[in-house]
Amino acid sequence: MLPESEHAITSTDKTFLLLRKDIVEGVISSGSKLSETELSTNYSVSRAVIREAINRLESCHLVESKANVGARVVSISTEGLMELYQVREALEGMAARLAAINMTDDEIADLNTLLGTHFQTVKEGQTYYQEAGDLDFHYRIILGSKNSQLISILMDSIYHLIRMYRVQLGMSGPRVTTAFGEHKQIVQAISNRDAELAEMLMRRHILYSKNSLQLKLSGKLQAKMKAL
Amino acid sequence: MLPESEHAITSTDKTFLLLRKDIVEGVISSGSKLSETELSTNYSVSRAVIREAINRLESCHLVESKANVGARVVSISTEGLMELYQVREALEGMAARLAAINMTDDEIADLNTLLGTHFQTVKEGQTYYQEAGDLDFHYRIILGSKNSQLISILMDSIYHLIRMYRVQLGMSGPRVTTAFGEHKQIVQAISNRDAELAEMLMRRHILYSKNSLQLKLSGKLQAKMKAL
DNA sequence: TATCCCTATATTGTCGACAATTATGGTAAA
DNA sequence: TTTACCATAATTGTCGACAATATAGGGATA
Repeated sequence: MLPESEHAITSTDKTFLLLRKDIVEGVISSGSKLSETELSTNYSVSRAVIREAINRLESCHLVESKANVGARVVSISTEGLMELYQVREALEGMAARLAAINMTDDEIADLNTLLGTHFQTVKEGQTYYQEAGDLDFHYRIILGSKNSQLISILMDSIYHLIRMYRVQLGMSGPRVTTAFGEHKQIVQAISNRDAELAEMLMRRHILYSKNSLQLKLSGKLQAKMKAL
Repeated sequence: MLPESEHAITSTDKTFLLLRKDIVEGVISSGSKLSETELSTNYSVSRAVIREAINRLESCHLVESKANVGARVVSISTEGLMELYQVREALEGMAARLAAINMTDDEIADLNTLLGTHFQTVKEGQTYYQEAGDLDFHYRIILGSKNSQLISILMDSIYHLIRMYRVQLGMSGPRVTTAFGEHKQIVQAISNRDAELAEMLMRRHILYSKNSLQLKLSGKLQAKMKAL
């Protein structure tokens, strides 16, 4: 027998991943209708496969569908993004708390190493940190919570949603300058096994991101008004 | 046109609700396999309908399915229930915070009224408060948050899961005696528009429930050990 | 007896067709 | 011109059949 047989990947899985990618990256724009027949020809699979993929997208909150009418990609709004950040604040705050309790010493050491490499890239003025680095940091803490419910809600649903919002609203990654210091504080708290502080700092970190985002968005709005 | 055409209810919807009911109430026991052909004969619908219903159940975290193998009702464990309560603490804490900000004065008045009727039933020594009353209280605050993401995670997924756990583990409703006082404090905080306190009290309330539950479960475990 | 392999069976994945419902467009009446 | 209605077209919901995969059981070999 194979060492650890991973579960097989079906045609539906591939279609789901493709569709999600296209939605998150804006190839299929927000608010647009998802025609089953059209998609089945475009992606070269039967309607049954498309239907199942759409169902999964719906459970990720990426699309909304009405009976006998069809599915649409969720339409975005500033309020929607703010709602997401509130949920994220609550869940990732709890994740940081649990991570401070449940991460192994080795995992914490790795987290510190990661922070070190980020420090290097920041010092060298590279922009890499902006996207992937921030994600990596948050992922590790979420996984470090060891709470499977928490992990699945954040990783399967919320993160993809936020990424879609970011792309569609034309926002780049999170704030670059100040974020590193906040990350450092959080890792410090986790290293000290200070669960309460870790939660508090993580919540503040996400709240800052939310406020910064809101500021950018209102700026964009004003720019649009001016253009008229 | 009709005044407010609600979305139509399809055969899949009905089957999904039936299946969920049977799983949550233990008619289909936890850990058991969900055979598509068997269910399609039992519920008198095609396999396609069953498949879609199972997919929805999976997105509620009520069943787990592997490709080419099939779906099983999630198997329960004390750890799983504790994980759920941690997520609930984070999300309902945030819900209480947001409710203190976003509920209308009328909604808060209604909440106080509800608390009053609960006080009556408690004073009269009725057990009604145990189940439905507690749920009603929590639902109103969750809805009061006005955060659609938060609402959908809690109402569509977590609450059904917790109910399943309760039934399968043979637990009755939440603690009866002390809970009323905690509810009263929370409503007070919301009435005062004190968001931070509302969150803190709600989190403590859920933490107490969790601890009480854990105690009961370890007691049950000991009783089982004794029986051997 | 225990282990491995192969075959037969059962279950899930995918497909195309038909039924039910909704959206569309044109016609007639006000 | 606007509105209401009806017939047609298009889309989604449901079904049964076939293909692909996993499971179970028996027989051969060590």
